[in-house]
Amino acid sequence: MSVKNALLALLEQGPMYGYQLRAEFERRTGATWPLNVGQVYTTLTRLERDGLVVAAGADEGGHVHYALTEAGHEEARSWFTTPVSRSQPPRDELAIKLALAVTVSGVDVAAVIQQQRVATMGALQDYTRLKRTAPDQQDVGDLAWSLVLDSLVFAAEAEIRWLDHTEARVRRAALARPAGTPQPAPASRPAKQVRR
Amino acid sequence: MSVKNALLALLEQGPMYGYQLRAEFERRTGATWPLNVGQVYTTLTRLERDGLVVAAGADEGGHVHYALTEAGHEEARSWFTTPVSRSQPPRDELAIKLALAVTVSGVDVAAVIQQQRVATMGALQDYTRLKRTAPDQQDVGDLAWSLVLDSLVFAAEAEIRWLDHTEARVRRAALARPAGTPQPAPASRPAKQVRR
DNA sequence: CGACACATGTAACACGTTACATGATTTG
DNA sequence: CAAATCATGTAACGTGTTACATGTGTCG
Repeated sequence: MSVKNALLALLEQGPMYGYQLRAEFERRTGATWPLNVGQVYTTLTRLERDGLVVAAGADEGGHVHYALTEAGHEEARSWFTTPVSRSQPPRDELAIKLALAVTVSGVDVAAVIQQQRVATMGALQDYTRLKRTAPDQQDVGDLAWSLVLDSLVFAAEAEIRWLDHTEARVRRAALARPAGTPQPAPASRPAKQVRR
Repeated sequence: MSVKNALLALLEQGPMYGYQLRAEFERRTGATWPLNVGQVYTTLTRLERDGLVVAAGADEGGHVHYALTEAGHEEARSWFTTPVSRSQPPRDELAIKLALAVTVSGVDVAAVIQQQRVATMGALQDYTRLKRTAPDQQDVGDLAWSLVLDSLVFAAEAEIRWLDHTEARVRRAALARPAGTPQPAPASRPAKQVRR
């Protein structure tokens, strides 16, 4: 979905061809989310099938340019004017992992947290190093890339805060319910239906 | 991928059947990430194909229980002991949207930011309301669900901070490069290859 | 010339979602 | 009894990844 919308957004600037679309996407978002060229072509095919873009035959250089249709413009515009829904967020692997770690016996939750903290802080350092590298916004592409970097930094910081917070909560819960306290049964079944 | 690993993790608790796996997953993560039952069955089939689980025929109640194989245990263990890689984070739709919004002319960046802020703050309110609802951890399932909620809260707060930060940066950039300043060309092409 | 970047595709596969079919069991 | 829930599946589709095939242009 992200890729589809991103291509439409880029085409708002004017017709472009596949390879160029990837280059422009990566110029604006950096190496953060590499975009496979193959996917650009398949996505363009699907967008054409859905009537959101049209292929204008070969240009000067033999490149197959794609342009937005009226429906495509509409779609791009509506993507920008509709907020990303936070009521059905994408599955967060780390949150799932820790939620299961605290409920499955025999998992060293503290170790899981600690190791993730190390990994995330490492990533954070990489980000700040990258920030120093690309000095300042000569063009809009650099501004975009820099904003993406910031978003990664904010997310990583929040993740670390959550890890700290979780560690404290788990420690507290462990005190209140020490090891050996009867758990709800290793393979609890839905309460309603009693069988036989 | 998340689902696959989650099922393996749950099966560490002991053999379970499909419907039960979904129930246990949702008990621990809440309504945040609803898990389609169908996917549980298809995923179990794939896990069996890959030798990570085995189906133990019908039990007392006629339910098809699945159990971890040795390889399955190994896989689950390694999931918990390997940090989530932050070097290739999942694509963040909001970050992509804003990165493109600032580079595509004719998009009201301030409006995009403002509308997202409203949506995210709304979600944040829902989360805090939910927190009040489920009082405190009688069992481990509630603890897990509560941790997941916290993670959503931390992420939403970080998102809002990032939006504020981005708004400020964009405003600053707009001052430095007022409207009308020549942009790098509507459809810039990769620099290297000059044609004809 | 040979390596590499540019450029366009295709095939196979993994994962996820939606929707449907089917039947047993429980509960008002 | 009727409706809801429990329970197991399957089919079709959308999206994304990897890998390969194929050819052109550029540069050392």
